[in-house]
Parts: sequence; C-alpha cells; structure tokens
Amino acid sequence: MALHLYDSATRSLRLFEPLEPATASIYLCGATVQAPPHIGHIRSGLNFDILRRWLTHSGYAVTFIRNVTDIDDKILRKSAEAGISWWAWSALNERAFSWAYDVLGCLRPTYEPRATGHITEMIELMQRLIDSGHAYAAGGDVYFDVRSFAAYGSLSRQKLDAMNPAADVEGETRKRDPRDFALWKRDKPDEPATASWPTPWGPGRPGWHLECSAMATKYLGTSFDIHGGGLDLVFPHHENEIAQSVAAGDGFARYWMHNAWLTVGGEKMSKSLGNSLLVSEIVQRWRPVEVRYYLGAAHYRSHVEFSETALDEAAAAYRGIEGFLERASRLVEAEKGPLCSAFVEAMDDDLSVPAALAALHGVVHEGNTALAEGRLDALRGALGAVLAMTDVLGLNPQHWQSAAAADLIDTVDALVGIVVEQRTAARARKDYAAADGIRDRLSAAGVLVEDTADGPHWTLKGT
RNA sequence: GGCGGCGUGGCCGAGUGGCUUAGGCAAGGGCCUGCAAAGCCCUGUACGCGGGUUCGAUUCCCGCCGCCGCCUCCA
Repeated sequence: MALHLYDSATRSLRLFEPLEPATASIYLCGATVQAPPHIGHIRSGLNFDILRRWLTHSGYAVTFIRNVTDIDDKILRKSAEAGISWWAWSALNERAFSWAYDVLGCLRPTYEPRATGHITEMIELMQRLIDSGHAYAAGGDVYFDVRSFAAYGSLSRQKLDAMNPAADVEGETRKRDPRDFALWKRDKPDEPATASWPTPWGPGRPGWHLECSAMATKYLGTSFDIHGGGLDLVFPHHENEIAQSVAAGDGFARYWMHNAWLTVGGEKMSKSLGNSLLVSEIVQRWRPVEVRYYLGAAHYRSHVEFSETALDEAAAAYRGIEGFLERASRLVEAEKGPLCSAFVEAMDDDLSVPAALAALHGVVHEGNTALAEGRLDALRGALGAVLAMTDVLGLNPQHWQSAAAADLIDTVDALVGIVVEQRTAARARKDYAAADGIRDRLSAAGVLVEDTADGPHWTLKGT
C-alpha cells in the first residue's frame, strides 16, 4: 500500500500523489508569536515533523514551509502592556518557539517566512482579488467579498446563510456583508506607526488569513501538495485562505491535514484559557525525547488528554526501546537496516504511529529474545530495524545525546570503570555489603549498574 | 441554531462484523540473579445505555445519556 493521507477537504483517505514526482511541498501554519509555546503547539509541529520525515524516508524531496505570524492584535496589545516594541515581543517569542521545536527534535523548516516580510506579495494578491471583483476597499480596510465566491464554506461544510456573522463591530458598517473578512486592516491612531505599511488603499497592516495565502504561493507555487494546521484553523483561517487563493485563480493546496487537540482537564490548551503547559516547563521534568515519544505516540487526528501519568508511562515505554538499543549495540554493529513491513504499512496508512510503535515494540521484543539466546544475526537485524524506525520517528537515541555529554562520556566511562572494578572485586570475595554499597552510591549519582551475563554494565539514568 | 468529533479492560491508546493477539504502562506468578536491574514466559472481566439489522456487532442503523471542538483570536 502506498501512502494514503486523510484529506480534511474531502473527508476521506486519499492516495498521496504529488504534483511533481518524487517531491512533496508542505505548508504548515506555524505560530502567532504572541506568547511562548505550550506543548499543544509543539504537538502540531511534531505531527507534521513526522509526516515530513516519513515523506523524506519514502524518497520524496520535501519542501517544508512553516510561517511565523509576527504581527496581530494580541502581539500589539501584549507588547504595549509590556512596554516594548511589537517586533521585539515577536522576536522574543519566535525564539522561544524555535528553541522548543529544536529541543523536541523537530527538523527546521526549509524556509520559515515571517508575515511582515511579505507585504509586497500581499498587496499583489489583494490587487488581483480587487481586479477580479472578489475584494473591495472600504474606508482603508480591504475585505473579501464572500458572496462572490460560490465555494465559500466548502472546507468546513458550512452554509453561508447558517453562519453567525463575525462579531466585528468596528468594521461592520464598512462591510458589504457581515461575513466578509478583512484582508487588510487600516491603521489606527492607538497603534504604533511601525505597525503600518503603505498600500494603494491606505496605510495599515495585514489580516491574518492573507499572509498565509501570500507566503504559501510565494515559496511553493500557486499549487502545492499539502497544507496543514490545527483543527481550529479549519474555519475561518483555512476556509479564508482557500477563498483568497482560489478566487484569485490559484490551485492552492491539494491535500488538507489537521491535527487534533492536546487538552488539559478536558479543555483545549490555549493561551486565552491560561491552562498552558509550557514546553520550557515540561522539559524540566521529563527528558525531551520522552516528551516527543508521548506527543507523537497518539494518532495525529486523535484528541489527547494530557496527563502526567500518561507521560510517565510513555517515558517508561521509550526506555524499553532505549535499553534494547544500548544492550544490542554492545554486541553488534549499530547500523540502520531496513524497516519492518508492518511499520511501513502503518505509516503509509495516514501516519498510523500507534500501529507503527506496536511494530517497533514487536521488533524490540524479538531482539531481546535473540540477545538472550545469543543469536547475533537475528540481533543485528532487529537492531538495524529499530534504529531505522526510531530514526523515522525522530526518536533515535543516537541523535539525542548532547555534544557536551559526548565530550565527557569517555571521562565518565573511565571513572565509573574504576569504581565498578572495585565492586567486581568485592563481589568476587562475596563481600556483597560492599558491592551493594557501591552500587547504591553510583545509583545516587545517576549511574545505574546492571550485572549481565557478560559482566557489569552501566548507564546514565534518564532525568 | 448550523457543522464536526469522542465515550474501549487498573491507566494510556489502536482497531475490527466472527478469525490467534493491537501495542505500551501498571499489577500478580514464574525463569534468570548472591541480591537487584534488565530481559524472557504466563495471567486478568474491555468495548457508555437501550433498541434494530444480521446466523453473529465493540465494529452497521436508530434513539438516548455524557463529554468536547468549530461557527470570534487560537496548533
């Protein structure tokens, strides 16, 4: 079975057929950098990171764009409250997002465009829409005329007449229809002059939806393969992107993918609800790779209710994989091999990571048995497969060791070696009190010593 | 009001009209071990409720209960 993806637009599983053979273009709605990231944001980034890795592994040359929305109402308001400029506020939070993506092992996008760097493209797009009768300027604002676009509402399957009109009191009088949405917002006296750009229709700043249409087509072309984002972006954001781009004559996205929520206490984690679990806080308590395992383990379209217990369980499951790799690598060469077929089938089936992990755990199990029975060829095969599978999921422990730790590892190895020799000597003379005392002290220092058939081995306990 | 989703064993979390089981975590028993740890073997009542379709439904249909999301900024 070749790769099939669930397309939100058709609400069906579709065979993935890219526009250009062996290439894949993806646009993911990134962050509005008004606050530091919580783990729900990163779940989205992570889900699409796994998609990207899987496409890459499957032989596609992937172009992955994730934008940064660096200006909007909240950024202006919060930066004003903080007494700093809006761009400084945006830059601060953009860095926090970049750090969080990095720390959880999300590969960096091919390009990461900022909204404010694409005003020219937005003006061009607005001009095309005005020229073709799909948009109009009104008192310094520019609006999209939803009645001019028959397909409006097709993504979210809402009928125009059934929609609640947007509660935009301020723009109400200038709109032709209350459901028309702003492409461009005229500047306001209480907003900083730096948050304003000149246009043929007057100075102002971009509306949220316009920037994504402009950036997606700039970097990926008028038609591209996959557009992704969180479920809450279906309406109005993605609906509006389609309206803007398709009305302007572009093909736009061919597949739409949406990830489900990470909730806390049954509620969507959001900045406005104040129940955010910041990435910076979570990685104090669990190793980043364990957080990645937890966030990536559920299917991307499944709602996940955050719990510390579940994260602990995920961490334990990951350590099982890690432990196998550690033991197996002592006996045979650690080289990536082919993936097991169940894993491939699972990933091809709309990125079914749960089934893929079941396959991975199955191979770990086989590998452990082979190891216990001394069957090195079977062990080598299992090790290669597990390395390859963890690699695809971004969970390969080889890539999670920090450079600093790598520099110190030889030193620590030598020091622990001396201590372990003392313990081995104690055991040899059956002085178990001394042996256990040494083991306990090493354990307190974060070094776990285990006696195996081929002698004692030590590992650093995950913190 | 419109659109959509969810309710699975102690916990997390897949999936399917019956076939042998998702998988993980935790628990109990066993093997191994000086003791541990790890690993391996074995064990456990699961599919919100009520109808219906069917030879047979957790899986399809209808109703109900409960929870949640979008329709306004939001991954």
